[in-house]
Amino acid sequence: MATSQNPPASTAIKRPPRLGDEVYNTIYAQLMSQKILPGSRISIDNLARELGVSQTPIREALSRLEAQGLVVKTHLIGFSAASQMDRTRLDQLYELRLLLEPFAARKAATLMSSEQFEALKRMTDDMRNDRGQGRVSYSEFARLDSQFHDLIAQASGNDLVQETLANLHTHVHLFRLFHHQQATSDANAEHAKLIEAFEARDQDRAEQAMRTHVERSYARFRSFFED
Amino acid sequence: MATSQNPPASTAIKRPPRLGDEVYNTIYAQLMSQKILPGSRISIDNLARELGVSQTPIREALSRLEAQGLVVKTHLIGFSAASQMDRTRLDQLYELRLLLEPFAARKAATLMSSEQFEALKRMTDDMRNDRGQGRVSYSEFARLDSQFHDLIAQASGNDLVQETLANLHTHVHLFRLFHHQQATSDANAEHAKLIEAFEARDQDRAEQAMRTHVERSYARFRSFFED
DNA sequence: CTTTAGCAAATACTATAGGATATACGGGAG
DNA sequence: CTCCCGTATATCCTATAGTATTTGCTAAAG
Repeated sequence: MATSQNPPASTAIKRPPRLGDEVYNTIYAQLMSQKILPGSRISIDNLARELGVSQTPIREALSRLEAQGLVVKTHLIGFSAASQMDRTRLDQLYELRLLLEPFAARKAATLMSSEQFEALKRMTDDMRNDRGQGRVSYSEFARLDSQFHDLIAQASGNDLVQETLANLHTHVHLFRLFHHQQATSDANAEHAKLIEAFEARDQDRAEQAMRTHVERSYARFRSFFED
Repeated sequence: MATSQNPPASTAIKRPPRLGDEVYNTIYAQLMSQKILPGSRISIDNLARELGVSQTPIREALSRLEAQGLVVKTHLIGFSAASQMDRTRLDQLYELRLLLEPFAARKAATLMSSEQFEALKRMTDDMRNDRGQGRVSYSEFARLDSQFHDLIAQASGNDLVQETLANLHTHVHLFRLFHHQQATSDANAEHAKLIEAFEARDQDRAEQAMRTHVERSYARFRSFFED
């Protein structure tokens, strides 16, 4: 099945791109890099003019972002970027994450392929190396951390759990970005514990390592609410 | 809070209704009652003509349904109702449900208000009474069962968990409908156990009762895949 | 002089209609 | 029987009309 859907690149015709996708990626990137601030209005008209497309693909992209909880819509008012999580929301998010992610790690410990494990290991190495470069590499750290967690969720074999965790992770990312939290060496040490457990294919240790990792992450974030 | 947002009807101004919502409810109802069969195409043009509105509100409604996983979209092809869950998907759904719903029941056992408990009790009574009327009352049973589970999730105090469970429940409903499974007296007995646990505010018993309920539900569904 | 109420213009969303293009289906030639 | 081609249908996107909200200005009252 390798070449069946890959005719020689020379003959490959360009299919009409989905404008909705392009718009989605553009807005998503702007949200994730705080070019659009939490709570600020997002005008359909302005976006249509800026991006040089009509309103329909804009609406489609914003609908998808709304389903992810990244933007909210108010009737006859319009879209705006989701406001920053409050304390209650953060608690709920981590409560859910603590239910899902240690479980995913436990399953991944037995189901993970060696290719997946190698990829995971490379990511942790890259994250450690990048950290030395200081704050400019945070976006790269965030990207790798996101991939790291997503790969574990994927290795759990449960698509629904993977999707749910991916969604939670985008909100964690936004929260971290908003509060200017740096990548910590703590996180890297916790990732290392996870790698060890996966290498040993030890379910209990993997679950426990993930639980510890998530709990510590929670503790690091909670401090932002204590004044 | 009763009258605060209900000024005298005479002065009440009519706000323009959201056509997208009306369309959403219409399509949702048709999906949930199998007027639209799983996998069948859903034409935007046809819907627009049938409902007497233009394409924009149709697309908005379908986008929301797509986010729920009830319809799928293929570029340049269009929308179609999601195909029926296969065995793998059912396994994944129940794996997730078993992570969330017993936990929700445990939390609800301590957090539930007496009003919520009374409402819950009324639902179980109604479900038992309705059952005697035979198959015509299935839709009513489904509605009450959905409310029953949603109320417990709500009482857990975690909105994210509640939303996730609500979404899972719609798919369970579709699966049950497709396989013509009747409301079982087993389910009513399992609900009764839950009620007992909530009345005693016993976390362990509530969690265990819910786990048993979900596991038995899983077993009832799994039988459809054994030929 | 400051503040508030009311009106008017601009802004932006909702919904409609129409044009360009890709897919699907059916008939005919090889 | 297979393959190619033309027609029909539906989607994707654009452009535009219709309305609700918002903003800013003016005027009047405290």
